[in-house]
Amino acid sequence: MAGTRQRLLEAAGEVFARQGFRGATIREICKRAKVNVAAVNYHFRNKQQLYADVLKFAHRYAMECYPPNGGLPTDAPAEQRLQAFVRSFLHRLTDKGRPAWHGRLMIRGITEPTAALDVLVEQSIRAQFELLASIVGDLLGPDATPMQIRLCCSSIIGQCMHFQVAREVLSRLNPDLVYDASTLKAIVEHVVQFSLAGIKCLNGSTGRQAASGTFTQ
Amino acid sequence: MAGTRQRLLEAAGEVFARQGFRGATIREICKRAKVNVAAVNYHFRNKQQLYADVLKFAHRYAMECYPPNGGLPTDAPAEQRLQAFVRSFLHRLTDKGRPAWHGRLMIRGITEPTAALDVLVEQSIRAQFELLASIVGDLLGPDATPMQIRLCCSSIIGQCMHFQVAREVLSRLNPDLVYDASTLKAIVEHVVQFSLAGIKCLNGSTGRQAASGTFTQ
Amino acid sequence: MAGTRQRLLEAAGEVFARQGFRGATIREICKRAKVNVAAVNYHFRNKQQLYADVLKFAHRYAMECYPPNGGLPTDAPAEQRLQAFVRSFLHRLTDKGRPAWHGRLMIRGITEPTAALDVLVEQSIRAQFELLASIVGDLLGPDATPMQIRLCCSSIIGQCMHFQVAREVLSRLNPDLVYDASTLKAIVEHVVQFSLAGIKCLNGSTGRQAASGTFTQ
Amino acid sequence: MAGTRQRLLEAAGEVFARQGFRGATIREICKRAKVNVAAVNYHFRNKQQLYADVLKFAHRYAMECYPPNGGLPTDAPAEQRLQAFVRSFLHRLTDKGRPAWHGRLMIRGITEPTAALDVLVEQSIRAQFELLASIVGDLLGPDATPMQIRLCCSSIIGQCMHFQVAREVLSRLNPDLVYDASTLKAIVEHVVQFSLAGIKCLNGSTGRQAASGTFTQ
DNA sequence: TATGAATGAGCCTTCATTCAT
DNA sequence: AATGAATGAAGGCTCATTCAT
Repeated sequence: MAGTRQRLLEAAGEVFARQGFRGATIREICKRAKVNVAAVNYHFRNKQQLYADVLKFAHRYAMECYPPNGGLPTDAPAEQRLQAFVRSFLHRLTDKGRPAWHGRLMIRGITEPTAALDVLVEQSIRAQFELLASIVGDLLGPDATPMQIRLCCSSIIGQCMHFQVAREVLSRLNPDLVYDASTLKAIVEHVVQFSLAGIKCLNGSTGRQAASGTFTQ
Repeated sequence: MAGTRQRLLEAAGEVFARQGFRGATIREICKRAKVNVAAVNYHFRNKQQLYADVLKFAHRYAMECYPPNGGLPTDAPAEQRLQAFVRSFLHRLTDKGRPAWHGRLMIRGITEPTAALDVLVEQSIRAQFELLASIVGDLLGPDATPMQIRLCCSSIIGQCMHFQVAREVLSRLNPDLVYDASTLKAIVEHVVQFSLAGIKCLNGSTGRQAASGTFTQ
Repeated sequence: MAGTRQRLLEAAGEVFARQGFRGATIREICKRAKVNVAAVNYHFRNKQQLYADVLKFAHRYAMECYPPNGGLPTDAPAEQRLQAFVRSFLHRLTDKGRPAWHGRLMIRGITEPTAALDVLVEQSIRAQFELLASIVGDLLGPDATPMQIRLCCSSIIGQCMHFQVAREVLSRLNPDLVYDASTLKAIVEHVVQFSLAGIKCLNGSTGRQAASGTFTQ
Repeated sequence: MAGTRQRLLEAAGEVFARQGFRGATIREICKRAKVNVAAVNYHFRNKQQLYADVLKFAHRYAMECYPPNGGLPTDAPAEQRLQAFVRSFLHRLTDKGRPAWHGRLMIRGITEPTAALDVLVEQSIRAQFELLASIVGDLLGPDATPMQIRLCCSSIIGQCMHFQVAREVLSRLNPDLVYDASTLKAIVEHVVQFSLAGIKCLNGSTGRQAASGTFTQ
């Protein structure tokens, strides 16, 4: 049987993902992990630290399963790197594998910010963001402004996260929605194509120029 | 002084937005509203109902301030209607006006689904979604598949919501970020232009054909 | 429509009988009486006083419906007066007429003593007890000790009250039990006959003598 | 010092007996038991379960102190078995020993039925009732109807319980009343003699015949 | 006479945490 | 390394009562 600490991490991940930080109770986590209530205090000091460790653990695990670069070499064409990034990101968020709760947990971690978020941003999110920024930068060309790049990154990440963030709403609007392999593939294709078009339309126009388009009145 | 019920709604909105449903305490809400704890029971029956009413109240108020059609006639060009939609949506989410907490509250309502979400979806979100779907449908032309339309809607809404969903992350990545008027204007322009390009690149290609593009291997 | 005060008394009687003093809530009583919560305070000062008044009201009403002497003249034979007493007592406790709750209410008043009990004892119970004591005295003859009389009275009243006190237990032991007219008649007959025999066996023996019978060891 | 659980049971018994289920507060119980309020939740889950356990505990204890058969062999004369039964029953109800509150608690349990009553009936009361029924059956002889037996049992139990049920009334009617050893002995003698006479007068007459005696008009 | 609104006290329960073993 | 027992703080909710009209 896996070690106490490990079992706690996995049980906690599941419960935190479902109930959120405040909604989760140490007792339920410990019952699931089949350990004593006092074990959390022993191994993690307190609930907050357990949460932070679970977040880190889950993220690290998910990054191993679906590396952000998708296994592509750094010098692969930007379009392919973008697709790899989107595919990894979406799979990480929706995968039903071992850390099935990873997606929901990340959304929790981001929308209900705690002290743990600071660590997560510095240790992992920033690096991912910069990876995406470099892909977008390559696609936009050397004239792109930092603002343009940031906005495009937001657009891409926002599209991806939406499928997990608004999962409950989407499934109410369209009860047939399930994130099986083929649906996910279609989503990836859509996001990539949609985003590539969005990015490319900025080419040739520069910076603020580009942002003040036809429809600004 | 405003009525007790009204003061409770506003205080509750603020606290729920900041702390979430579970994290908010009736005691704090009542202290802010300068009323007795029992007033919640009297006016709203219980915490859940208060939450539901706050959600409905905030949403209704925000919809009045920023109507989804932006005041445009139904037969205005689809591009303009899209811009109006995005502008309204983003302003609703980020506005610092009277219900300054509206944006965060909506994100809470969506990511931490309660029974109140069902009501909200049926009473308001579905209608908005269909408005956007009709705009996108007009832009895509008569050959667009329902799936294509849904995906484009998700892309647009996901981009917008991201600025509120990931606010804490974005402000850590870019500490200068504030949602003032000019920034917001730039964001609106970006999302509209990005999305229009994304939508238009689907024209001519039909359905699954379109989704299985170059980068699927 | 009956006056507010009257409606309150009847509603309160029903609720107090079912829930007891503490279990009953002013709100439920007022809802049943279709009056405002504040009406209780206006008409009865507070909950305790309402309870006392209900007890008095119900008792008075039941005594009118089933007078303790059963309409018999004071000089009727003691056996007949006993039967009349028992019949009235049992009907008062089990009747399903207008104050259907009278029986349960009385049991409540007696087993959960409040300040109201003192009044009830002095205003009504004592008189009834003395009526029974005079009947028993007549049956026992002039040599009977006060102790003997008191014990016989207890035996008779205890038998009667048991059918209401232990109603829930009796109906669990014998699910067919209902207090319809014929059952009630049989019960009355039984109690009267049983008690007459019990009383008469004390005749001839006197006082403590009688109480120290064969089976004391 | 006795275990926390035990101290809670005893404190709870006392408070429940005096105040009833609703009237009792966990705070008072815990103060008496000198434990933290949360201890009830830890050891008994909640107030209801504590009540049920107290009922069971008190009953079990009282049954050990005063076994229903009074230590008599099954083939002892029915008269002696009746006396043993009555003596045990009355002592159980009025004893001032360790669970001095047992009597009042039982009355509470019976007159304010909760879910705990069902368990109590099945686990204990039914068996006692049947023991008494067999004694009465022996006294009545083979021609006795079930109805006759049930009525006689009710008469006996009703007489006994009355001394506890109506304790407050009796002590108001006769302020000298105390349940000391000699009084109790006299009461036992009275109930036994009274009941034996009541039962025996039914001998020879059968069933409904017997119940429709002289005084039915 | 009657009411809707408001109040303060208190209750049951839950929870994260710590203690003694 | 691990556990069962115990704790104090707080939270949601209910209730009898009062106030202003």
